[in-house]
Amino acid sequence: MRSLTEIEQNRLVKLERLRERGESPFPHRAERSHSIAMATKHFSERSSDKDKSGENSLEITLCGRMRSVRTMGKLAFAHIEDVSGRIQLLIRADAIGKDRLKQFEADFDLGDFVQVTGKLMETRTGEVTLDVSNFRMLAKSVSPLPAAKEVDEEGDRRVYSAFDNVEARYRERYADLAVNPHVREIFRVRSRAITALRYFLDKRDFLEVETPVLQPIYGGAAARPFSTHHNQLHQDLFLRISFELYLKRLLVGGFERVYEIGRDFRNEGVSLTHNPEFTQLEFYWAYADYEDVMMLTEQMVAFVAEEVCDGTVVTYQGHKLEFQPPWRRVSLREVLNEYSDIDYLNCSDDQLVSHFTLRGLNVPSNATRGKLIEMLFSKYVEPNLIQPTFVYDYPRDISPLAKTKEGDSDTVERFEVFVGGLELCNAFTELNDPIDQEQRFLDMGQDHNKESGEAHPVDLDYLKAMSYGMPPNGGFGMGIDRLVMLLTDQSSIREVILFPHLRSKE
RNA sequence: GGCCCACUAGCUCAAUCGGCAGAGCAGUUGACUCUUAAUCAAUUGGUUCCAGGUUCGAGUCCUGGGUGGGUCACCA
Repeated sequence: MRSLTEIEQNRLVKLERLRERGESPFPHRAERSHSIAMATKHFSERSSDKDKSGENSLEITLCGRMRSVRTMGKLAFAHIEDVSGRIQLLIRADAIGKDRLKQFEADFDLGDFVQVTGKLMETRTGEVTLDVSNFRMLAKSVSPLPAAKEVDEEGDRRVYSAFDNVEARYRERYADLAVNPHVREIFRVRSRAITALRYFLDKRDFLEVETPVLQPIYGGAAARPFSTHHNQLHQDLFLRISFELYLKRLLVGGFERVYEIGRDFRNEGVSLTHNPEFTQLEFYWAYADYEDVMMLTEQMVAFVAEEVCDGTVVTYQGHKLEFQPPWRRVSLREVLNEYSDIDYLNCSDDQLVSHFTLRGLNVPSNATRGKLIEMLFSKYVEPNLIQPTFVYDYPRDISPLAKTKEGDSDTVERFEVFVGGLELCNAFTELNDPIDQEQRFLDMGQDHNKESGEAHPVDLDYLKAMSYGMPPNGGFGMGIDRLVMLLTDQSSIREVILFPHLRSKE
């Protein structure tokens, strides 16, 4: 147990004083007649002069957290805050008695949750204020919240001593949320965005499903997994790296449109755009191909932007992003040529490698042709794709679950969406030929074998499912965290995850 | 994993060439019946991230470590 600070010791003394007076510092129940926003709304809608003095008002009861206190001898002002807003309290000795005011001043602190009863009125400066006739503690704050003072000065909001140490904010996200309203707003936007996605897909007859997080074989993406173990079953398990293989099994089972929103886990590097666990949306759509999916994608993201940002134009890191469809569509070959002057279709493997050496880039020993193309793309193109852009038609060897283009066995029907320099979506016309799929798995296993001596697991059960017959379909994946980054103008994924992964201290 | 930067009171930050570790806010005590960064007076509060080293003397310099931020690399 850490030692208490002086402030904490003081507050424990106050807590005991409350108890001695028979007031619980942590009562079981609270009462409240209105949220703060509802109370002030009603008041300002129908306040006559008599209302403004408080004479006409009915008593109401509000709950909230104390955010400021100003004591002035025989009266005190304070602000309390609930989820809906803030309101000022006026506590007068001639309303509640001198001793009671003294008790308030002595034992109630910033950060305490309180319940207050009184009538609404306006102060001389015109601020809607609760003229308090009764108050009680709802929950004593023993440790002081990080001090942060805010003030409106002629429309400018200024914050003093803001709690903005990034590490401390992440480690104590509860305190961050408690004192930083703009942080709370990010997570409201996140929630509304997910609600909007569900609404959009549900309206189009997509069925939301849940598939296993613990999987005996991982697959559906190029990533290293976290592994764990089931004790009773003596079975090694992996945390999923994607939902793909399970969702497509459901198409075999007769569902035509399914989606899942949930957590993926990837045991890889952490960065501004990567967290070890992240939220993914995937959907699979029978009888559709990747062009249908492109159309749905731009409609869906535009819909979400309108729902949560009141329009399809979103400011991100100084750029005005326009989500209104149609978005730019460009093939991988074209866009790579545009930004790097490399046309890989007219390059032999050796020529491709020479582009790396010419530019002073390392060529990984195990890289396939497709991998090299992808690396060039990430380096020269990706950071430049600011407006929503579909990049389509990818090399076959880096897309083992996608169907090849008719008449072009080196290329698959796949697209990715890039916005603000971020990779946002990945989708393809899904491979549904079990014989082709088995060969792709085997090819991958061999490549992997060469390099690390570990075989990539082949999901035989998935192949079996596909062998029963899988309808042609378009599949789609989108990183929800990155979408929220775009919608809230955050450059770090950790700002849009409530409790981002941090190394433990000590 | 490499490199760069940061870490000082509850919070935000100062501390000159290596010379008594400070301010604002918060806290505590007092004054004050319309304040809102209330004001006024007084006042408390420190393992300067950790462990070593150099020095008469280290927040400051050196070595190692920790955590975070940034960046590059890695990521079938």
